[in-house]
Amino acid sequence: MGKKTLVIIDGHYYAYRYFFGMPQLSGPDGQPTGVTFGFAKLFRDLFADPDVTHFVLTFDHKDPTFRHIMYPEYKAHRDPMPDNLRSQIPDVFRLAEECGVPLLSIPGYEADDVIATLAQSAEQEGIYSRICSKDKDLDQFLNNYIAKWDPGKNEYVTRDSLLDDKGIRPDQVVDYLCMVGDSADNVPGIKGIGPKTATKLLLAYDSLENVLKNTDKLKGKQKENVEAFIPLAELTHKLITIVTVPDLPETESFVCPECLPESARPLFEELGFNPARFFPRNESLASDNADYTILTEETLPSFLDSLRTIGRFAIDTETTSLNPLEADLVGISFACGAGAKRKDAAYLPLAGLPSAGHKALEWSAVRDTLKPLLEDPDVKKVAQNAKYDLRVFLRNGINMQGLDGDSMLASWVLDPSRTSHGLDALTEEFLQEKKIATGDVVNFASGQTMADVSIESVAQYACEDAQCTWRLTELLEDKLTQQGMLKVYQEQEVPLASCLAHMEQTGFAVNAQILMDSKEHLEHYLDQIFADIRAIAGEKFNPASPKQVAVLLFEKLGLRVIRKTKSGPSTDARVLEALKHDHEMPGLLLQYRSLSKLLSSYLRTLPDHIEKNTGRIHSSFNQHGAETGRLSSDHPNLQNIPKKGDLGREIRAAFMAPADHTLLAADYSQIELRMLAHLSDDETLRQAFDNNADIHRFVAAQVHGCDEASVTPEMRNSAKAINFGIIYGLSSFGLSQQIGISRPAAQEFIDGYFARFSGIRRYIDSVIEEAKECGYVSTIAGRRRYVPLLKSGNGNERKQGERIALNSTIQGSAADLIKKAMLRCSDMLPEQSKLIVQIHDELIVECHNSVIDEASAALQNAMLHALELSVPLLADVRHGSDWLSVS
DNA sequence: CGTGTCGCGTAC
DNA sequence: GACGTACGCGACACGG
Repeated sequence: MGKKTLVIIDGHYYAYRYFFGMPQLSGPDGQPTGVTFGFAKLFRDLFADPDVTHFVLTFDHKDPTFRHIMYPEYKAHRDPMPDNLRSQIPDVFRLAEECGVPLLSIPGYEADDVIATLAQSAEQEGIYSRICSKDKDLDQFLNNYIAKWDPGKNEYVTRDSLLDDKGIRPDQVVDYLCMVGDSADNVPGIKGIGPKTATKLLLAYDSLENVLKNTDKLKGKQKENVEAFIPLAELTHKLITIVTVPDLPETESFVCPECLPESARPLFEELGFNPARFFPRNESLASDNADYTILTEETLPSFLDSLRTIGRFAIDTETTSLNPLEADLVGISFACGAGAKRKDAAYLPLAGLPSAGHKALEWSAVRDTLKPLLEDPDVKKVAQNAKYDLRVFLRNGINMQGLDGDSMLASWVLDPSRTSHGLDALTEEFLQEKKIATGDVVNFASGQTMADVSIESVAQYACEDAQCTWRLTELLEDKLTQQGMLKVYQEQEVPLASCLAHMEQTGFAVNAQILMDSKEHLEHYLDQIFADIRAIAGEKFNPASPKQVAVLLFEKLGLRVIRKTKSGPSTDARVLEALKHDHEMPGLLLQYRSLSKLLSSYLRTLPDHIEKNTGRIHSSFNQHGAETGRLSSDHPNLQNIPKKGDLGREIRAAFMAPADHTLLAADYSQIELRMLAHLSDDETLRQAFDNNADIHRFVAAQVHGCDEASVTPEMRNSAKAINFGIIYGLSSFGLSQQIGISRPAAQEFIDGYFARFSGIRRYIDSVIEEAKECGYVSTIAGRRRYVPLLKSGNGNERKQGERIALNSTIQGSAADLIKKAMLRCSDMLPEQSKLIVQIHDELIVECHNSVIDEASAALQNAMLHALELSVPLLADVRHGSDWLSVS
């Protein structure tokens, strides 16, 4: 017989944990369900855990216990349970009932007492207990049979770990807590004694009793405090000591079910929980009738032939790292098959622990066999987040061609607002199955990688990934077809993944020395400003704390409050700018802020991102990062490197072309306004671009009814603000803030604008109307963004929905345009020139000096004719040895 | 002591 | 509340 393990849940603790830890879910009737959902997942996971044989849930009983009677202050300071939590407790009880989880809530006792009694009687029967609670009182029972356990993190507190972490034995826990007190229960403890001192005293005297007997050996304040505690000792001890609860059911009555009973399904539906996540139709692939094979040297060639014949398959790489620059191949899995039925998966082991006669194949030999197939553009491949696998293959000498699908991108195109486009989430949502958790295969916490695991287990996991990828891709591509988005997916987004893989793999050469020198310089500068600030504000003032800045400016220095945030007066740059002439401090703070921004966000962090081997920064460009369809960039974000200030600009000097190479930079002029002119077909705006006008000056002249020559810089500036405002879905309030005029004046300005550009007014209205009708807006390439806010009952939220609707069509269409340009670059750029960065309306290319002219022309051509719009596009190409010089 | 939120600031 | 889209820093509050 295997060993038996009883899991005991402290329901009260988990209720609070889920209440604070879960998103505020609500069920079909609008009732809160987050806590109930948390318990449902906990039950499901514990049922599925083969180690858990027995299972019981405990709750504090609502009646007072002897502790409350003995000590009225007991837990008296606690806030009452929040209503949104209280209302869920009956649901949790029903859930336990329906799922067959025994629930114990005993009048006159706390859950702790019940838990301890259960664990101790289990021990009598030779059954192990795992207590799911954070209560420190329970530490007194830890022994070989009894441990505390966090099932989410799979972390234990055991007798040994208690001794290691706190330096006390379980039999000292009560004494320890008596001394330290328990703020959670409002039990005071000894004044002036915290965890450190308590441990020390217990180490010296072994028990509290001994400490109290030997107060003459203590001195000073501590002696007084300990002696003052003596009369309270007995009561405190009783409060903390856990008592045995009589007449509890036998442990054997807590047998853990193996899965959620079908009879519970109606309750899950009532609560609005997706039954698919709880009642999987198929057990995981862990079943005996595994439907994959592990390839060998002998079987590999014919298997690859069959892939070639089939012509399209899913591929997934298992590696030693999530960072593709460090990722060594552990294995490759393949899957394909008709429809969404799983079959025909195979795993090619390249590393890992040999098992059951399987051994890893030698990469160098495999590569030559694999390369022709992977590099054949006529053999189609699909993957989940293909960009990653493409990079892994690039690192291993294979430039994969024929990428034809990506389940992550399919999901993103279908609905960019999904919280996750990860394989696990998609599998649960669309295939109603639960995948093997990566954590069940590899213990990352202990530094393991896929290479440290048996070939068999990785094979099973990897094949499941490939199969899920294949089935999801088929299924999601069907949906794309039905919704008319297959084309943008196949012709724009999927090919872009390859383009981005190459960009990331290439990276951007960075001169670390420039960054370090600049950092040194600015750190000294910052020190001086810091000293000046401290001289005025005092010793402990931290200028990096907006809260402290507010106190200083508005309370101590008595300056005017200009604007408020949710939590207090605003201290942002615009406020400080307004206060600059009233006091010296705002100016100093502005300098401090701008310097510390440069240091903390760029100068101190960028060097850490330089890859040792390449001397280059390999940022990620994320295709699913933005709901409008823009790319996002991270690790590090290269799309927000400073450009405006002189000091910030200098950072760009560190980004350079290597020897014999040059940077080309080209940005679209007024891309979003041009896109707006095209989409709206506004006659006036289109003509402005046709005539290559200075668009801000032109708009100023139109709105003021004057000629362009008489437009003042102020007029041009306001026009610029309104041009941006239009794209962002402007309000009179926003515009008035932006250009510092009254709200009515701003409104008048806006009215004047729309009088002149009536086509734009009509266009905006039509976008919003259409969005309200079909629930989403579409970009020029046919991508969608759903705008549920348009249906909100709240007027402000609806307004926000309208702004999102408008902005997303314009911003998203501009994103489509530059994506097309990037794809053209892949085709048109000459040898020895590569795209390395995209910043929304700008592309940067690194090229060999011998092809500057050719590459510049190709880049410009790629951009100007990415899409044929009804207005001309404009993009100028600059070249130079570093990013600063082309900015 | 880690985690999530906020204020802030950089880019387009 | 406050005109769109991102990423990421330091401070802080909060609940282990």
